[in-house]
Amino acid sequence: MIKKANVTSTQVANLAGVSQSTVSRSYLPESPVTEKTRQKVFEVAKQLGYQPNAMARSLITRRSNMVGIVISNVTTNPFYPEVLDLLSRKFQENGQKVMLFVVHRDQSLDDILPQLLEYQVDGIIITAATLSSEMSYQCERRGTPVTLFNRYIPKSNASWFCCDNKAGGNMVAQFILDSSHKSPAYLAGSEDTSTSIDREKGFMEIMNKNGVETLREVGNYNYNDAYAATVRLMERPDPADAIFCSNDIMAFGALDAIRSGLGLKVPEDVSIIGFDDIPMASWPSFNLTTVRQPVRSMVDASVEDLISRIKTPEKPPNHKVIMGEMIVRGSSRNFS
Amino acid sequence: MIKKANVTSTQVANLAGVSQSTVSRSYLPESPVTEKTRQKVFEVAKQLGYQPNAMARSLITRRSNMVGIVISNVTTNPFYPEVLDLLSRKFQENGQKVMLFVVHRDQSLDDILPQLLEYQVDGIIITAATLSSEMSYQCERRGTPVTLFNRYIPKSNASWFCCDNKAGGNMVAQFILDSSHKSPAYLAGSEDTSTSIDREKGFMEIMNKNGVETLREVGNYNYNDAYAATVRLMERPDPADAIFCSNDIMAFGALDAIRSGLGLKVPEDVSIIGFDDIPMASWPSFNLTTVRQPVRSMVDASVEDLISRIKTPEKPPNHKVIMGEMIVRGSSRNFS
DNA sequence: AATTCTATTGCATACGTATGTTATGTTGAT
DNA sequence: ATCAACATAACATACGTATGCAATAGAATT
Repeated sequence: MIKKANVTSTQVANLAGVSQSTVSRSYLPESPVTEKTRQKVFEVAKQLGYQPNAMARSLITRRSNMVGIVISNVTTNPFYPEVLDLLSRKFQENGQKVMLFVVHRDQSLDDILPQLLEYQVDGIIITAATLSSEMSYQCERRGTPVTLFNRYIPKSNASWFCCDNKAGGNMVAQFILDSSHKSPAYLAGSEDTSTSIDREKGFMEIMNKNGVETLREVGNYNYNDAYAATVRLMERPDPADAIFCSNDIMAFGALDAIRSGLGLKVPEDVSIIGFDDIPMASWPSFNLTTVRQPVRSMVDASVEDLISRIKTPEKPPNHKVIMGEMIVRGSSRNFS
Repeated sequence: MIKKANVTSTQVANLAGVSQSTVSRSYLPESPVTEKTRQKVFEVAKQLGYQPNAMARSLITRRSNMVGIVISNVTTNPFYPEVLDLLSRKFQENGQKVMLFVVHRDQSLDDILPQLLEYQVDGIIITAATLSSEMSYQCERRGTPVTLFNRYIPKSNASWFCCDNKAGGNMVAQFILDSSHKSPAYLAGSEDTSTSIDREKGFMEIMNKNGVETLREVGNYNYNDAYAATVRLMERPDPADAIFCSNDIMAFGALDAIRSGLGLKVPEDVSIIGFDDIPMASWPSFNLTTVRQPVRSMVDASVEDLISRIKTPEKPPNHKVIMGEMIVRGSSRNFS
């Protein structure tokens, strides 16, 4: 298998007895080319195995038809594969290719975004970490729109689309109080994420308003830390009787800690409530009460925003906060 | 935010008082440029916010430094996010960008590969579906190496790296017989995948050799179908006492069907054995006996193969079958 | 100081396409 | 038959970079 020279539009032109520009125009939908010539061109193209070179095209049109997706936690939280799946599907439907970066703990966005810009992506969706003001500036300077997914940055010209995390926290708190729990706890995700901070804020707001003291532990958005944190919460002299976990994966860790680890019962001894409503949450093993994130709406809004700002670069960024929905299942006591 | 014209190497050259080619060479590691000029160039570049244009570069070097990854089932089987994570990390470490395609049931590889070729990817990794001979030919004609992950095609010039699925089936069958089960069953994945076929082949081989009759159902590699199939297997007059599920997700469906659905016990009433060893398999809720796929080795081999064939296009394709490992946990009876 | 040699730099061109402008051919009306 | 008027096609150039080759400067040698 030897690296062959590409078949070019010029070669097709020569063999078809037309000019290179005619070949080029044959591939452009609205160009003035006789149907007869176009057919002839396509025929020769097929015979030669010709395919337009997207790089050369992008160079001159200044449109790559590629978008960058930056994501993380793909293996630790099934929520993200779902987001990635929906995002990429929607972009594909719109004829945009996806350049993917999976960012790990030891990597900085500041090393990744330049690579995306180097490849002239038309726009960027960020689902991981947050945008430094330096990078935000770089993107703005290049006229590359950026959309944040479930993240936000107060003053930048990036769009963002979030689940209403604070309202979600409110709902869960109210639900827990309504079903007469006495000793609630919040199990935080990663301390530096706005999602966990906002969910906590909403949760605590209601608890404080009702004068209910609330325990707190950190689970870093992963199963193992949540498992350990739950053990700590339950081995106190005043153990929790309801734990609001900042995502579903941590809720699974909590469930396992309580049932397999401590031999207690859910929801009899303690209610467990999650956040996300990933598919597994409805599995009988977990049967988890949780807050469903409006993933579809969030994805649709993000993609549509990005695409419209690609088409019309002078459009200002958009921001939207979308309500989640409480899904009540068997992991919580639901009576008063 | 208005689409600004790009800063080009020529502009940098003018301001730095050097030629465009000198700017270009400044960014190439092994080029003959005085350290002094290089610094001057970088200084001006930084001031102007210049960054080389990867499209223009690719056009002339005939290397895009992009690879295509084709994947599917990203939301239905956590095995794939893990594969994607490892693949993309490894490519990033090697300076390759990733163009991602998530293929859905209604899509054909024959529509996706041309898009990858159009963007001049240096190589392609396929984790989903299988390669048509037409597409295989197209890639060969262009000199674009293709590597299949856990798939194989008898006569094509693609490389492939698989888990030894047949041997895995053997191991599980032997394990089941050794722990004195009488009525084993095989729960197939999707009928048209080589992985499921090979695991079944290996399983049945041992069972037949020992004259043990074996039940069979289909779970299509997903939780719900596996749940339903398990109910069927257990409601027979001669129910199964061991079920080998062709992946872990189906094993979870089987577990839930047996415990929550039928009120039976695992492993007392029936042993459940999976395949993959995804992280969740070790969670206390499941505690699943399974066959661990050597994902790391498979990913390392695939990426290294692809990269070496990109560097040296005349290299012939490679094939390797890597042994899995039986992980015994609590979902199976382990005594005789 | 003159000369040779080498390390840098500049010049010119190529990569494969899109597109504004000009030339060609075709049609219809007079 | 002549000339507009128009629809197609050809020509030429540009996109932003890399690279072979020629030119230059600087060092080293005599």
